[in-house]
Amino acid sequence: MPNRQLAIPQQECADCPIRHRAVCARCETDELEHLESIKYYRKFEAGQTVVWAGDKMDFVASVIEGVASLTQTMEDGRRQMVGLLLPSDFLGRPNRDTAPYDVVASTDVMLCCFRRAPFQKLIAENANISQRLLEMTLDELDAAREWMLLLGRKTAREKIASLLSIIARRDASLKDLPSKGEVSFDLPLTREAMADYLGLTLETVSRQMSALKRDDVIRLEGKRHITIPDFDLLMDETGDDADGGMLV
Amino acid sequence: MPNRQLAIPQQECADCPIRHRAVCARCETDELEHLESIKYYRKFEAGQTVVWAGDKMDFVASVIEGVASLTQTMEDGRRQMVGLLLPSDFLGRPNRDTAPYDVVASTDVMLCCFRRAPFQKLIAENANISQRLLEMTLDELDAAREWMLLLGRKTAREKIASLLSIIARRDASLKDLPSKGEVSFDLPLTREAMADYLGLTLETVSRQMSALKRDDVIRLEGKRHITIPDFDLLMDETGDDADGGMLV
DNA sequence: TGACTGTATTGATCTCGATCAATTACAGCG
DNA sequence: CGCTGTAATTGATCGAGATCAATACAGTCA
Repeated sequence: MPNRQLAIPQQECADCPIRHRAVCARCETDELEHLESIKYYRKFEAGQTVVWAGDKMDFVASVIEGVASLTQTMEDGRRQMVGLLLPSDFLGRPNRDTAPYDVVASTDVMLCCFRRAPFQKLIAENANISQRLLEMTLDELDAAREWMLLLGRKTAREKIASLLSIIARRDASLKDLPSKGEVSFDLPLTREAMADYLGLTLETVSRQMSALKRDDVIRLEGKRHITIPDFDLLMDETGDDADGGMLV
Repeated sequence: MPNRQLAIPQQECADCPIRHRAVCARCETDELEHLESIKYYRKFEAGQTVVWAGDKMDFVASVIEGVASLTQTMEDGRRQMVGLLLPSDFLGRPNRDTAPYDVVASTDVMLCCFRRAPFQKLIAENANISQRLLEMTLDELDAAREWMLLLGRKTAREKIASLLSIIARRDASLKDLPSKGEVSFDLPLTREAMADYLGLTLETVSRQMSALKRDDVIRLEGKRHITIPDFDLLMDETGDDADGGMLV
């Protein structure tokens, strides 16, 4: 299970809305004391675009609450999600001030932003931060490669099951619950966003969700709240091998 | 165009078979002098497996010559390539001694290997190397995301055109030639490997290659040598926008 | 030279997911 | 409460790419 926390795990932070999971001021680590001045928060509502592909981006950020997505679009409108950011994930890239993808809030999102220039200075001066960033980027690369297997070789049903298991796991680990037996959570994505994630159409997503429901692999309350009666049963549908191949 | 060189660009190195494009001894940079003892070379023949998924990997390496691929396999045999390593690309990951994917030589390959332990020490002590590694990993992440768009949303024809353009570009930049007008190169992949790259079957790859040939977008001499009469024409087939969206 | 082997091409057919289209469910709001 | 608009479901049909099968081709070895 990859560690997603950038620098200071498990410390409380007075002005963060949740338990602190990112570089931030107010933490009792002297090397980070001066961050105070470079940090600020931003809120986005579900559906809002955080940055457009090609825009200047004068900050990097850590997701505090909610879910955001990175999406690529072709001229003719075909779209593919290429990144899904959940709480504690990192957004942006040192040494590049132009966003390569659209970043869209899937739910209401709270970002903890850091101005670019001082953040880069911080990296340059602080070996352990850049090493942590390397670790996190390598984890993201692993996730991207798992995702490539999904896009290239899995069936629609396997794709859906994989996505649900990924979200269920992340959600469980956020709540410090095990992802075993009965698991339930709120889907932070529309059917369309799921389709963009999986390289499918929203109709196919809907059909396969219905099929999984019919086969009692999942249960739906409303459109968004999902209960998985038996997590192992869902895993059987993903096409992944039983032991932890999943790196996400 | 991403910089793929790890530390010391464009310096000659007495015992490297080609112009030096990777961390290595013998370079006149004192901080790297001690690498001498941790470095060694390994050759692999086309088709040979460098490491199996799950194997211990006690080295990291830089590709000096040839082409290798990273491939994921599902239990039932479905396979998806998730990385393509060309000369100057980096193989392996600090802080993980188990290979997550099969690494297979597509052509004869020469690796410049570094023993894991001293290499990690080097990173820990040497801020600019870990920063360079971060840069390279971020570039790979970009490439992976471009690849995800290909896998999720492109047609078979677009996939083939994209792959050819990627290889043509890399090959041209290796030979310090522009990728404009007429371009020609040797395909370092079998039809099957191309299929694994693109999430297609080898029959579809073959059919689309024939179609591109029929439409005079490419010309074939033998099965492997390819000439692109007009690079722009090929780019029109990729589905990418005209300006440099491509990051690979 | 011809048999053998692995790689590539081409053909015939089938299938999964896309596409086009109609309905339904539901939240917000006058 | 009944409108209105958005998200989701379901149905009917189509087609790109998969699958199964036969053939071509190039290299290698006896």
